[in-house]
Amino acid sequence: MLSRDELTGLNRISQRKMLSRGQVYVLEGDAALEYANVVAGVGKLIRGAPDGRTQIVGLLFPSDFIGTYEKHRSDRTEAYTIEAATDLEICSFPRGKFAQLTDVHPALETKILARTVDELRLARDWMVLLGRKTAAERVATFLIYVADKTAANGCGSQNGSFELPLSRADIADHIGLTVETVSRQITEFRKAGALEISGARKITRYDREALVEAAGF
Amino acid sequence: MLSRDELTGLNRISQRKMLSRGQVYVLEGDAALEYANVVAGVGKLIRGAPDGRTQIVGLLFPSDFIGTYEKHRSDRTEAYTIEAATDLEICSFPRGKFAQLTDVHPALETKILARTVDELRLARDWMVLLGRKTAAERVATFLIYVADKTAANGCGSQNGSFELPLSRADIADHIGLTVETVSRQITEFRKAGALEISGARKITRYDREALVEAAGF
DNA sequence: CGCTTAGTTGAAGCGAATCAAAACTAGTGG
DNA sequence: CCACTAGTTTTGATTCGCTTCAACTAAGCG
Repeated sequence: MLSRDELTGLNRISQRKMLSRGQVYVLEGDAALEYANVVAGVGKLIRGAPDGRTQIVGLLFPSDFIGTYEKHRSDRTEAYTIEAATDLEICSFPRGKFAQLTDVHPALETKILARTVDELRLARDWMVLLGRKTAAERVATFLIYVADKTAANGCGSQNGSFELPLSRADIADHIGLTVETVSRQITEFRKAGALEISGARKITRYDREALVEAAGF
Repeated sequence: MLSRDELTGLNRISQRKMLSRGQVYVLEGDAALEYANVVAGVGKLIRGAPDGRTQIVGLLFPSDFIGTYEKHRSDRTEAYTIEAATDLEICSFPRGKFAQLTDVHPALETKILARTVDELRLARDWMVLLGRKTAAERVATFLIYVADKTAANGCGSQNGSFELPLSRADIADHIGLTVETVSRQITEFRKAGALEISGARKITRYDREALVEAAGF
């Protein structure tokens, strides 16, 4: 993804950070001081309402960029709360230093743009899920999404098994349902033989065909 | 927004196009040949499912950029169908020529990035609407959104009046409801004195306070 | 082991969808 | 200018999927 030069440049200004599950990395509204990259684990991008309702608007997987990059706008505040869904390892760097780096390596900015475009596409796909899909379709879509993401990150689903990085409550919060409904739908998939689960979080086997079918489109 | 130089450069390669309401500009899946800017009118960004369900994932107002810009990826296909919600006037330019222009004016790319970031933020806010808001909140949020957008484009809502660019069906499609529910909610707001309407599309007066209150957050 | 938190399951209620039809608009041609 | 038609919007009655409320069970942790 990044060139050798860009990586060494990044390493020079970066700092490793560890967050344990549930810990908040940045809070919506706070001053945005740094960017980061996910090294290991999964983070939640949360938009919260004053009345307590929240919506997880995105997940952060290994290699994902954290923060919205905008050149010449260092005054910005964080638009989302970022919380560790699992234990989370990230690699952070100060905004100013990163901006200098993009001056030396303009291609870096183009790559950030490409990532932002991908995120936009994903967000809009999720809008379709939230606006038009049924409960069963939402859960199936989510499961496939996570399976693919963890497969892409190497370890995990080679034999069709993977770990859910989110609790039922978080899943519900991401796909616009309640905990109970998510639980019920997962049970349905289990009964139908599309899933095998051990201990709530570990998917030991899943029938991709069946889930894709159930996901709707 | 754009500098004098950038504008003259754009004008040199651009071509004016007119679309009448309902006409399709580009179709999801087609080869992406050009970018464009909205000059006048409103466009719909549509994601469609094979089974007929659709979701309007975004609206295009005057001065909005059309197309997802990605340098060195000229092979891309359109991710969304774009249809004229009202009569629509756009200013289009070939992808290749535009890419050349960003080489001469690198700041252009930075500006595109900034726009993409804004769109991403809007898309995620809309995710909250679709995932967590009630019917009344959705309609109120939409009305404020349109009022502000048309106010920003000069003409229109100085005296608190503006034109709805979308049919009830389109509104429903954008906020994840049905036509009937949208209609009912608008009637409620009328009865409550938060809106005055003439002929289904023309909002002659609206109580911003009340709508913001009803929008939830 | 007991305590706390997370997940499952059941019953009842409700908000929005669906189904159905009337009222209104806008466009067309006589 | 009016009658006619096609499409949009409104309104009403009913249904249904998900939420809510409540209780129970399983799992993680001192």
